[in-house]
This record gives sequence, C-alpha cells and structure tokens, in this order.
Amino acid sequence: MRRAPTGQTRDRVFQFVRDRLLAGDPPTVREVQQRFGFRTPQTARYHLEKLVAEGRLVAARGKARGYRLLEGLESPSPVRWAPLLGRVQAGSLTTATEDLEGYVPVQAASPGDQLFALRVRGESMVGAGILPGDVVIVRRQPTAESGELVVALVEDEATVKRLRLRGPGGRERVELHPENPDFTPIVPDRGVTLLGKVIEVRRTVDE
Amino acid sequence: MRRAPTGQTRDRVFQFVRDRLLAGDPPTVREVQQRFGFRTPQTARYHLEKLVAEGRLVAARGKARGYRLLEGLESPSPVRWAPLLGRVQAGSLTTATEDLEGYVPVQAASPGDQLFALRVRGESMVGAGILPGDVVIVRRQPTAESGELVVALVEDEATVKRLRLRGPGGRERVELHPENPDFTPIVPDRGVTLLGKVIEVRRTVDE
DNA sequence: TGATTTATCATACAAATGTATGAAATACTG
DNA sequence: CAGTATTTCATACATTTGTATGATAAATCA
Repeated sequence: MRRAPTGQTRDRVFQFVRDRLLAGDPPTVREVQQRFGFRTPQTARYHLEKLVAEGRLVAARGKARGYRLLEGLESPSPVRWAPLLGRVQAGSLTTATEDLEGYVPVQAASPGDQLFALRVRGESMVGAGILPGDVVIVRRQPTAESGELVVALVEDEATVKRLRLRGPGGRERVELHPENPDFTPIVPDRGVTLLGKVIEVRRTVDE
Repeated sequence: MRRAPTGQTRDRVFQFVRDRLLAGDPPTVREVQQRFGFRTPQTARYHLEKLVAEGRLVAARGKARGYRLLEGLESPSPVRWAPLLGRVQAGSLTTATEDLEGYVPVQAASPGDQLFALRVRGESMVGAGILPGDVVIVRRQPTAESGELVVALVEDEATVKRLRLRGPGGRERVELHPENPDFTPIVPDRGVTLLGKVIEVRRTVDE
C-alpha cells in the first residue's frame, strides 16, 4: 500500500481531469483510476470527491462522466465555435451553401449570440489594424451604432467597414467608411443589409 | 406513431449532438431520446447509428457518452488553452508568480508547443497591425529567424518586436525593430532573452 | 511515541447507459 | 395503389459506471 506524499496526487488528478474536460472528453471514475494505477475505483473517487469538497470540481451525481470544472478562474469560460466562412454572399447565412473553411473557437460570447467568422479581403481597413487575410469574428445583428465596425452586404458580397450614420438622429444617410486613404466611402442608394458587428479581429502569423 | 419527413429528423439530431460535443458535454443516447421526445432509446440510437454510417459521427462502442465528431471540417481541431499574462517580467514564465488574466482558446497548435498569451502595450508595432491592448499568442522557443515577430525580454520586461539578425550569417548583431517611425530599433549589448515567436494576433473590439 | 488524519485497498451493489430483437406504423417510390 | 424502405415503438438484457461499507497501511501531528 504505497502512498504518495500528502496532497500531491490530488493536484495531478485535478490536472488530468481538467485536461480531459478541456479536450471535450470527460473521464469516468475508472479512467482516473487506471491513469494513476489505483487498484480500486474508490481511490479515484476519493480524490475526485475531495476536489469537489475543495470547490475545484463540480459533480453531476449519478451521471456517467459527470465531473466538470466550475466556471471562473481555473476554468475558461465555455468556448463557442463560430463557422469560418471564406466568403459570404447573399443568402449564404441562411442557406446551407456556406463556403465553410472550418470553425474558430470564440470565448466569452453571450449564449444567445449567433456568431460567424469571415476572412477579410482587400486593404480597405488597414487603418483600423485589419489586414488582408485577417479573420473577423462577427455577431449577427440587424442594426449597429454609428462608428462601429460592421459587416455588410454590398453588391451581393460581404465587406468589413466602419458604419457612419449621417443626418439628424442618423436617419438621413448610411455610409460605410474604409480606413485607408486609397479607398472612398460607400454610400448605398437603398438601405444596406447589415450582417452583424465585428467583435474580434484575428491574424495568424505565417510560419 | 407520428413520423417526420424522411431524413429531416436526422439533421436535427446531428446538430443537437454536435452542439453538445462542442460545448464539451457529450450526450447519452437517452438524452437524445428525451430531447426529441422519442418513446424509446432505440429510436435515438437508430438515428445516431445512421449518422455513424453516414460518416458524420464516430462511436466508441460500449462506452457511456461515446459519440464524437470525426476530425476534419465538421469538428474543430482540439483546442489548447494559453494563459493570458497581463505583463511578463524576468522569471514570470518559470515561477508561479504570473500576472494571470485568464485563458484564451488556441487552435491548431502542435501538441508539444508551449504557449502563452501576452497583452501588448505601447504603439511600437502599429505598422504591423498590432495595436495597444491587442493580445498576441506566443509559442515559446529560444531562437527565431530574422524577420519574424518575437517576444523578447528587454530591461526585464517583455516586448513584441520584429527580429533582425545582422552581419554574415546573422551572427554579428541582434536587433529588435519596432514598426512605427516614432520609435527606434533596440540594439542590446549582450544577447537578448528570446521568449518566443508570435503565432497569432487578436483584438477584442470594444462594445 | 501514540493518536489522528490521510490515502489506499477489497468487495460489493445500484443506477445509468449502451445494445439487441422483433414488430408496427408511416412515408416514399414506381 | 401496391410494394418497399424508413421511422418509431415496446420490451428487454448486458455492460459500463457511479456509489457504499469497512478495513488497513502510511504519513502527519501533538
């Protein structure tokens, strides 16, 4: 009956469970047992219940693979996955014919938010620190405030611009401003189809 | 014994399972059953097995909560979590006295990579599209190529700069270049402590 | 050192969960 | 419309998995 120094095994159990949970693969009591070479599931359970008592884990009683991280410091807020679209055209977001490049992990979005990600093309927003090839995370919403970064449908194609509402109360005219002196603002005739608001910008630095 | 039109329920089952898996909470057969109001677990299982046969899911036979997305487009590559450090000073990365702001989800990193994230201060890199307050994801490595974006310890504090190796074979001199005409390159006397290479830049757009 | 806490073990049992069989009802197809 | 494939049902059963009880050995502490 060999014993590890007090409290030492507990930390390792926690790290194992945390890593499994972050990987989306909650472990069973017996998987913890096997990982640490315990002869009985009860020993694994002993540590798991201690971790619950310490407030480092929460347990769904009686459920298989029921241990979870509690929200807060140790555990990251739940991750959402936004579909990354290579290009967005009219109808793309409603029909299933999306040009899907993959999924992007997004943090700290409200549960109800509908998200997608879009790869930026062109240099019209370099002044705002948005370069060609960057990925913008977008929250779908039909309206936005003047001055916000938005994604709108122009000429049946989605573009990133800064929204400007002109006239008294912003009712008179809608303008989409690039942030690059080489480009000119877009002033659509009719109303613009606003797809959403940019909430994050990402750039992968090439190898 | 009401029946939905052919194939329609299957898609909804898939979406339900996918969402649960993306949230890190794999469902049981009976949870699928209850979600769709089936009278027997077998009906849920019927759809799940069909999805496996179609190659949209994979199943770990006999295991509780054993259905998974298969790797590739539909399922995101496993997420890694990098600690976000508000500031990095000498010793920060080795000791436990990190100024931890939280964790950020990172995708598609090699399993062995050691990652951290750093909040950028100052305007020295605006020319590279890196603004104050941006977060850079850094892969720890002791060396880098000339021209790469790196994080280095200068004056006991971490900064983001572009690395330039001067002289024949880059052996003669190390320079850290800002990308902003208002700043001047840093030419350290002794060798520089390189913390790692910037692999991603992120910016949260304020509400 | 003796008492106490902590960690581990052996052995079960109960509940959750996956799986199988066969049939019936509905949608689809030619 | 008749035949076929698909979907749903009822009823089990087997396995996995969580949980309980009591005992024992090692570490810790007064």
